[in-house]
Amino acid sequence: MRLSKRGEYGLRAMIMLATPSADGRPSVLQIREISQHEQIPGKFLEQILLSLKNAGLLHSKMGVGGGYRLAKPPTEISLGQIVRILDGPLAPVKCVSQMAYEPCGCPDEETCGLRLVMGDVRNAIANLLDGTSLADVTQRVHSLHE
Amino acid sequence: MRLSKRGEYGLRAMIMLATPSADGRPSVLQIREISQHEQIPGKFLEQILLSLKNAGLLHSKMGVGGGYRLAKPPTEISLGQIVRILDGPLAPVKCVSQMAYEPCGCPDEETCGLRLVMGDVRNAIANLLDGTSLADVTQRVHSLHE
DNA sequence: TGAAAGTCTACTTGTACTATAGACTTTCTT
DNA sequence: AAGAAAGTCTATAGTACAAGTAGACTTTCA
Repeated sequence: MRLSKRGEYGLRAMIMLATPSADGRPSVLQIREISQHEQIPGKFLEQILLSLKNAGLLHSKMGVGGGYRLAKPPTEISLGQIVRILDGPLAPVKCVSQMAYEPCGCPDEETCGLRLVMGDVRNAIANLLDGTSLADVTQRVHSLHE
Repeated sequence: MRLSKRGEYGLRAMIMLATPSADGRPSVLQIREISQHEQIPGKFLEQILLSLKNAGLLHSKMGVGGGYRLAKPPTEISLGQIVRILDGPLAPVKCVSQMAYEPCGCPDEETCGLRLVMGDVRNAIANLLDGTSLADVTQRVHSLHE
């Protein structure tokens, strides 16, 4: 039940980008800033941010003074979206996946014990991750800092 | 967030072993019976059952008329135990694992946003899997068959 | 005694994750 | 116009682990 490094790094980067800067304006950060702060190999992070950009979650600007910023308000980006882009389906087994269903070959899927339970697991994970936005995370972190 | 084939096959086999036979006595099954019924490569299943046996979840008998049976009543074996034996920790990241904690290197673990959320995910998975016994599964399947 | 079962260890193979490399494009500043 | 600062894109290397295979060994019973 592991989250890959891609997923982990991507989430860290997105959380960092969602964290309000001192002046309250949306953060614009460069790859290097994120990779240094979060201890992520730069070239690897580059790929990850590119995927998130191509998926529409980030905007970027090239050239001097460029960098990355969130494409939408942090309230509208869920952790579930991020993980799905970087790591694929949340479901533990494909036969309970919403986004990448595949039959598992058991005689009767409707009454397969494993499937019943894994469906519950999938839902628990999905509810949590889809129900938590970047704003929720930064809010929670902020309230711990008081 | 994937369950490995080892984990999947192991769960399937344990559920099959937990399913009450017609006479109501504990099932004794041979590797071949399980592997045929569940479409699992025999030699692979062999290893899996051996792990579960060495972990104390199964008893076996060698020789003619031998086979595997659960070492405890199905009410006392949780899916969480099985998955941990075959796939390791349930936690998505090591820094929230109860059984295999490892620091992730973030500046302050107590206020790390990723850690907060992944802790929730871990708990959701663990509550579900540790709270579901083999008996719960077979019971659920049985009630669907009416 | 031999067939039927589990035991144990090693090996192979494939694949996916992680990371690195390098050449390219865009943008700003001077 | 030039050059530095940033992101873009594709390929590839390395590694680890999952999945599966092989085979020789041991125990049990008829």
